[in-house]
Amino acid sequence: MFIGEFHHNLDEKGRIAIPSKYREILGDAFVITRGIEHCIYVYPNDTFNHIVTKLESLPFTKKDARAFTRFFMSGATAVELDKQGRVNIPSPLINYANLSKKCVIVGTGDRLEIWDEDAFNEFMSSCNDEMSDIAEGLFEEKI
Amino acid sequence: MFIGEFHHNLDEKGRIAIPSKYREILGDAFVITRGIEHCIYVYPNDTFNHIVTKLESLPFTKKDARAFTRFFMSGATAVELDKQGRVNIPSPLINYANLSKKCVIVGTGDRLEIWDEDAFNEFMSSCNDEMSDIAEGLFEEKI
DNA sequence: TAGACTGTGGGGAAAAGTGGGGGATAAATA
DNA sequence: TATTTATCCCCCACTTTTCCCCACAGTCTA
Repeated sequence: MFIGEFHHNLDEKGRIAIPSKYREILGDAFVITRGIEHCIYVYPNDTFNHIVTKLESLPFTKKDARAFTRFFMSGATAVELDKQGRVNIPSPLINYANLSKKCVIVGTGDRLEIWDEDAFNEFMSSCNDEMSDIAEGLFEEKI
Repeated sequence: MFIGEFHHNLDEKGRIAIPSKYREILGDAFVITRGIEHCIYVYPNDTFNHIVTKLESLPFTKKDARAFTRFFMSGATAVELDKQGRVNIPSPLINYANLSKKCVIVGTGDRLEIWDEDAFNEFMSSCNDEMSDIAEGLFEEKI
């Protein structure tokens, strides 16, 4: 399971170090793709394949299904760690997520997310106040 | 069950001693994460896993679910006690909870909470007056 | 009063993250 | 076809952080 928050730098060559704690789970090869809030998702191969299977079961006659599949699949890239534990982020994804030098890598259960630091802080502070309400709404019964 | 209030120091390396009374319940390994009122939650592994199970049942296509999962999981870290009974607090959590040297560790039933001392005092005094009203709203019948 | 336990501080080794050089491969141009 | 240009990896070296251990002081107990 992916948990935690790490602040790493994207270097001039478009590389970023994957926190060592995550490498054991991810293995050497995995998938990165566009995420929903203008961040980048990082999935282990198994998990990615599982999601793809789900997507393929959606009827391609549905407009939304086509759009989401396109969004999700077109951004995807199979990547490998170099010997320093870094990955290359393809430039379309760097642009999509607006990554500058300072990035945040967070674990959210089944995947990692890579955010530009400013964007992440903004997102977090924007939903900080609502978090209490959200929590109340999510669980009807006692946890 | 966690009860009580302890005042401990966060040292320069970001470590804080867990009160010895709590160590028996927590064991050697447990989880700390972002709490809702800008404090830090400390959960035994079992309790944390239970919450995660609940979260995982929520679809990642739901916006609130993504936000809360991100909030909760990204703040989480699996920690272990060192031989002196201390844990390392990751710097993102120190920032989030605004911890300076003086901290308060309180037991709140199923979890511990770690607060900056000033923030804790302020929170307590601010809602002391309302406590009577708050209590009334909680239960309709007799406890 | 001696011993055990708890909380606090700090030193040092090991690991993790960062930046940059250089060679191989592939694409582009003359 | 030959030369140039760009891109991608791999490796090395430096810095920073993390982790583990030891030592000390205060408190409680026997």
